[in-house]
Amino acid sequence: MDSRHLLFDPSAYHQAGMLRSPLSRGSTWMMRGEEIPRRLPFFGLPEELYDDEFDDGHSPGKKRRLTPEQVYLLEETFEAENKLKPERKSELAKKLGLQPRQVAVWFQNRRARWKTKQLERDFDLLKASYNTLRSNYDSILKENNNLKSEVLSLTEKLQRSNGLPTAGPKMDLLGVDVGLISAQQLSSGGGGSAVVNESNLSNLVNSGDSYLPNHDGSCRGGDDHSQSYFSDVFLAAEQQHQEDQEEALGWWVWS
DNA sequence: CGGCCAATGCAATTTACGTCA
DNA sequence: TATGACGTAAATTGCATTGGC
Repeated sequence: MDSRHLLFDPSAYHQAGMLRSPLSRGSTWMMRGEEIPRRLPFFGLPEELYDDEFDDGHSPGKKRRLTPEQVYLLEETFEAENKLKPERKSELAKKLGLQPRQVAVWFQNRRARWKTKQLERDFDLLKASYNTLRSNYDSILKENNNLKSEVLSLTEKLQRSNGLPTAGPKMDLLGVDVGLISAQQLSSGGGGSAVVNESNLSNLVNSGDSYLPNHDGSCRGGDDHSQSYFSDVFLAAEQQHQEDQEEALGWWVWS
């Protein structure tokens, strides 16, 4: 175990005659030769361990929720700075009548809560963006199909009027084999006809507090771990998109 | 430059409180 | 009123990272 994690300084335990049992692998403390559970209730400490500077107005013995006033000030501070410098932490703790460690824990948990909420918001935005893209894509697909039918119909008409057989490779009006139109030409959105609007997603990703990866692969909202949070989602969406395109192109080429 | 140590952060988990049926 | 289930805040644990020595 790591003593820094404890709300109470181990030296205080030591001074109070409490030593960590070397045999218990951290599961108990020794107090004046008597073994006691290590997991003490937060305030359930012997009176001599009670920090004189710490007085939240409650008697020791219970883990108390922070008062609305304490939470308000903590929230206000979190709004301004979501990580505290040691001096600021001490200052705030004093102001609130809390242990600096309690303030640190509160900020830790608050960051975790913020991250969870942020991930939920990001997910919703991503989902909405995906739905829009999907809808646009479906429209384009439909339009492509209509245009293709039109081209074939006109080509056949032209061939008939020229007395040419309609069987064989399917050529468009310019004599280009329709089946040879490359997947690349279609997927590149060439000809400037692409309707897909990527600005929403770009704005989302580049707008700041988000766990979505930026174009350079970084994330502004979180630490190094967070860049992978949505990579799977992007990957899955990309794969699905490719599959859809292959399916559509296959239909185009083979029909 | 690499090893050690302390400080700090985060994810995962546990504990305990408050609420509600 | 008691109580059990449940959600969540507070706290702990273990590991990773960073910076100073």
